[in-house]
Amino acid sequence: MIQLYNSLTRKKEDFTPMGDEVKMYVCGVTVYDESHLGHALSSIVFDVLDRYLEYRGYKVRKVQNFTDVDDKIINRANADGVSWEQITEKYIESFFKSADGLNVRRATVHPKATEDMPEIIALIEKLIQGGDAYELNGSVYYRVRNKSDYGKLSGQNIDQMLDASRGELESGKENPADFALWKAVKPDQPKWDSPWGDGRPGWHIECSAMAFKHLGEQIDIHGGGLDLIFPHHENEIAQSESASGKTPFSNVWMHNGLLRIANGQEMSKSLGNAFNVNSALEEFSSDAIRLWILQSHYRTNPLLDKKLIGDAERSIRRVRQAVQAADAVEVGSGEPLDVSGFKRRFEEAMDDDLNTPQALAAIFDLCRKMNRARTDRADVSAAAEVVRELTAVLGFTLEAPPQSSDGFSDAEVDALVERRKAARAEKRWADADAVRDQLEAAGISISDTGDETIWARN
RNA sequence: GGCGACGUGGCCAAGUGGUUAAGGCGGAGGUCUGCAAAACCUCUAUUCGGCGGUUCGAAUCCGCCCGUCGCCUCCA
Repeated sequence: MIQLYNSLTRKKEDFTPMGDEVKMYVCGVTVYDESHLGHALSSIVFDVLDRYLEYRGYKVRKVQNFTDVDDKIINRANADGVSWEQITEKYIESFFKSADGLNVRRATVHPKATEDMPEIIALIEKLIQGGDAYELNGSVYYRVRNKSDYGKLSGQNIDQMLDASRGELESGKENPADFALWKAVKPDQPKWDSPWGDGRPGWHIECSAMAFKHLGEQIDIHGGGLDLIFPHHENEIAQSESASGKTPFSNVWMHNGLLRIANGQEMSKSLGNAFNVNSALEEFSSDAIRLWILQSHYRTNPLLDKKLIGDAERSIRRVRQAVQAADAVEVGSGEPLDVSGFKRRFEEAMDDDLNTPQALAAIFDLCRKMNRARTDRADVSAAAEVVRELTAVLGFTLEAPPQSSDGFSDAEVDALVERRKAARAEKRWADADAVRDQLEAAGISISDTGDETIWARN
């Protein structure tokens, strides 16, 4: 039985989907800049959830949205002197490039707020008709006082929030905590036609509308970063439950922790290149980035430190090489390695609210056992298959990082390895070592195992 | 002020009432090797921020203190 921690109840709960298909909604990004490693963290966590649910036999319908109308987009467009559509198009493309680079599978649907405008407007109308929202000067606000359990997700109550509010409160609203569902048009801003005049949606409503449209009025899992609990998810719950009359909007609320920045590694003003996913992927493999993230539990706050990603690079290489070595060796004559215990450990760990650090420990232990058994000429082919299967659930490719530009082709490496073999046979050690140094410099390592020589890109 | 998270070996990080405190990285020694690399073996926290308390028994529960951090109207 899979157990997941539910932010709403603050407990781990048995996971039982409502229907045949798990309905999962994950808050996507507002597309005004490159994806950073914090986005990567969230994407990877919910990618692993998606993959594990599938591994456990569930069908998953996953929706991850793009918020493509927002103040920050408009500001960015103005700053860059281009249209807001150019900004959103550019960064949606960049988002997919990052996601693909991280081996994050596509969601079933990636809706955009601007493409679901009729649903957004219809949802707002429904809220007005039900008395849960009201129009004011061409804008529409949600009536927070109507929802007696408002604040149940974040543990806040309205009065406390207002006392401490640091922002400027818009005047004219019935209650300062009422939030905008629709914003009346301002000059030079994107606008859509609506019953309340030209304008654009508020921040939260698009997620409710897209969840309703693509999944239904009640869903199984809603995910996102911890920073979205308030106000975004709190308001999503309020407007969704008011509109549908059904509670809860989502059975489980899952929130990933946020990155911590290592001391002394302040990532400059824009948090710099190390923070940018596409730049990080030039320096590290996707497997290393995933391992760095998955070695911490998803609800903690992983430390962003390039040294740690580098450590993960060496670490995942061990797994990759264990599998490669198992493939390279002829099937041993010995007993097949028993792997059932490792698979069970992996599943028990993952069932426990996605305890990926424990799941990884099982994989590392299996790799060690496999290397040992291989030396003893046992049959490790099934074990290697299990490693492949389990690492795939965590989204690892086990592929070597792309070769550097000054690298050799496979055929060239093979030729050099042959030349070295010949030199070794004649005990011309200096010649043999020169070849090895040459390959080593190009990031290719050589291993002599028995009478075989195996090479691999690091 | 309110809501909340966290402090485990050199670094990262599981574990949350009871065998010898997972795993990774790093380090030391060894096996293998022409020498290496990789792999494997051994070692690397009598101890879990501090002080009290509950208990037969606590890293795990309670209290206080110290320290770090997030959110509190538009950040994953």
